[in-house]
Order: sequence, then structure tokens, then C-alpha cells
Amino acid sequence: MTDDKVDTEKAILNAARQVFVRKGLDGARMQEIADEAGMNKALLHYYFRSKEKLFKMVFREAMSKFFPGMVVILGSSEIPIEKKVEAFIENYIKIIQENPFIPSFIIGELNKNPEQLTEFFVESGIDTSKVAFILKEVIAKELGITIQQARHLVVNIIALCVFPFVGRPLLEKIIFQSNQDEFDQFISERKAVILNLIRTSINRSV
Amino acid sequence: MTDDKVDTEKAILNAARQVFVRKGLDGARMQEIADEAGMNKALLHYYFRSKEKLFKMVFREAMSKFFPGMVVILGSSEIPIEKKVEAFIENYIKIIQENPFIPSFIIGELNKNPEQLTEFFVESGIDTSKVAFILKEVIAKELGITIQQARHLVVNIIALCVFPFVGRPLLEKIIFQSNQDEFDQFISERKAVILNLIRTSINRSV
DNA sequence: CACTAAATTAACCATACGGTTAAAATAATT
DNA sequence: AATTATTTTAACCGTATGGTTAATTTAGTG
Repeated sequence: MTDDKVDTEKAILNAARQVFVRKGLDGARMQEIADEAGMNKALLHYYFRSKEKLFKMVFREAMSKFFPGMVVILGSSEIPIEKKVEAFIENYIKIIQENPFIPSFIIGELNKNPEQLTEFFVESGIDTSKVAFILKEVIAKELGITIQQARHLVVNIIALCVFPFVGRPLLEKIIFQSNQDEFDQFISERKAVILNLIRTSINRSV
Repeated sequence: MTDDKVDTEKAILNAARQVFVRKGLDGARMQEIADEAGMNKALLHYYFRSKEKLFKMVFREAMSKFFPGMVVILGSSEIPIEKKVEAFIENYIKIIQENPFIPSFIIGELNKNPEQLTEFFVESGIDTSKVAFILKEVIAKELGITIQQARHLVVNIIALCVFPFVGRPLLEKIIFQSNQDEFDQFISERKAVILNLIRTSINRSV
């Protein structure tokens, strides 16, 4: 494989990511991706066969930012559970800040096409039942709470971390009066706020 | 306007809501909406002129479930702030449970087309600067916290309420192992969990 | 350099889609 | 009942879109 081939493939993926993340699978146009990559549309098919296949690559890449990595953090055995939760939050926020549009992309596409999720896990060889084990045998057991309480805890954490980015257009407009600087300031404070909230919720059993 | 005309218009809107909420503006097809409504495609144009206009009606209706109603709750002056927050949470969850797919619809469309939001507020005569006033003069002042802390509080509340529905495909698969009953059970417990979490966060100044 | 293989492009194709139109069916008005 | 206005439909139109193909350019190889 020549460098050119590698470069072209990467250039296509970069352009595809841009367009798919911004417009979604249905709103994206192969021609727009080609334009963004500065090449002929036929090349996209030459390298990736179809729009769906190309999209799948982009979606896969996006999911890989969170899976299985984030699950592993909670599963690692040495560290005490409180530290694990903190590491989870810090890592999660870091990933989202580095890829601020990925969460809404993933969530938007999954709401339109939930089967993609199963497909991704199967093809990536990720065993989702491990999460059940972690909820029960790690989080619930080590914190002395029920499985259901552990579920609420995890959902709370994810919600608090992700939502500002997923709901950004709404929040920026109504809470921040379209002031982007104040929104960025808000985001930079976010980690401390969430850690604070979750820490006390753990000390009081969810 | 005859009853038939009213009925046809409503039938179209119902079908359009179904399809638009499920597939989004880009993924929806006028033919599919016509099929869902059991009528000829030309009728959609006869009543609503274009796909965009029809979509706008559906989007408007969806937004109206939350605005300006939810803002008003926080602004009402008689009740003490703690009660206001609780009323906000309870009302919010109620609306979402009655319209479980609306949040992801709104958020998904706004992420692809943020200008729709400004358009909606302008056309609905909703003054978004009222939120700034409420954050500063109601929430921050009555709770004795900064405006920024008030923002975090509001975002926390919305995040905790909305996210389980917006992220449902993900959560149902990984946290609930595709078990819908357990997810529903989880949702029914949600209000108490959120109230609990937010109450203590208020007592400790965000 | 000649020749082969891979990469890239311009032109094209079939189809799906939003939208229109003219005719048919139904309802309202006299 | 006759006439007019409104609602509904079938057939159609132009175009955008995903995808293909045949030719051209570029890179690799003896």
C-alpha cells in the first residue's frame, strides 16, 4: 500500500467525518464529502464501495472513542471504587472535550437506527454483559448499594457529563444568551461541579 | 372550514409527527407521511405547501410542549425557590414521559440546524432574555449562589431528566441489557432520584 | 524506456424524491 | 336539480442523488 493510497483513504475518512457528524447519515451527500476532500466522487466508492460502508467506518471510529475504554475503567480491580468513579468522570469529560460533536452524532444516529449499536458491539467483539457484571459485582457491591441504585449512579454521571454537549444549541441560546465565551467558561468548570455532586451522592448512597 | 378539512389537516400532522420524529427531517419522505396518513401525497402539499413548512409545524408543536411553559414555572414569584425547583422537575419529567421521543427529536434537529431555535423563539414571541433574569434575580438571589452556579444547577436538572430518554438506545443496550421492563422500572424511579440529588445539591450550594 | 497495474477523473445511468397539474370526486350554494 | 367551489387523486416533471463505467493519468516494475 503506497503512501498515496493511505493518504487518500485518510483524506476521505476525514472529510466523511466532517460531513456525517455535521449533517448525519441522511443529510450527508457523497458529493459534499468529495468536495470536502477535494477529489472526485467516484474515489469514495473506489475506496469504500458505498455511502453506508463509509458511514459505518465513521460511526465505528466515533464509538471507539468510548468503547470499550470507558467500561474498562470501571472494571479495573485495584483502585478503590471512589477513585474509579472519579477517573471515569475525568476521562469521560476529557474525551468529550476533545470530540465535542461526537456524542450528539452517536446519539442522533442511534435514535434513528438503534440496530447499529448491536452491530457495532458484535463486530467489535465487545461483550455488553460485562457491564452487568461491573454494575453488580463492582459498583453495587463496593458501594454497598443495589444494582438499580448503581444504574442510577452511572446514568447520572453520563447525563451530567454528556448533556451540555448534546443539548448545546438549546443551552447556549437560552441559558447563555448565545454567549459562546460564557458557555466555554461553564464547560471548563463542569468537571469540578460533577465530581462534587457525584461524590456527595456516593457518600449518601445514590 | 368543514370538519373534513380539519380532520384531514390533523391526520396529516399526526402522520407527519410520527415520521419526522422517527426519521428526522432529512430521513423522512413525503410519500411515507402520505402512506401513514392513508392519503395521496399531493394532499400534503395542498394543505402545507412544502416538506419544510410541514416539518416546521411539527417542530413548533414539539417545542411548545416545553416553551414557554417550563420557563414560566421557575419565574412564578409566590412559591419558595425550593418548591419551584421541585415543581420544575416534576412537570418536566411528566411532559417527557408523555412524549418520550420528543426530546431526542428536538435535540437531533437542533444539532443539525441550530437556526431553527432562534426562528422558533422569534415566531412564537418568546423572549429568551427572561431566562437570564430568572437565573440572576430568582434562582441565584433566592438560593444565595452565583449566576454561574445557578446555570450549573439548571443544566444539572435538565440533564438528569432528559438524558435517559435522549440516550435511551445506548442505555437500554449497555445498562439494561436490552431489558425494556427494567428500563421502564428505572424511569419510574427517576423522579425520586433526581429530586433527592438536586435537593441536597441545593442545600450545599450547588 | 516500454509495459503493466493502480489511482483518478469526466461523463453517464437509473432511480427516488419533492413538487405540480389536470382531471375526477365530493360538498356547498343557488 | 344545476352549478359552482372545494377536496382528492393519478399521472407526470425536473432534478438531485448514489452509484457505475470507460477512459485518462500516475506510479511501479522489468
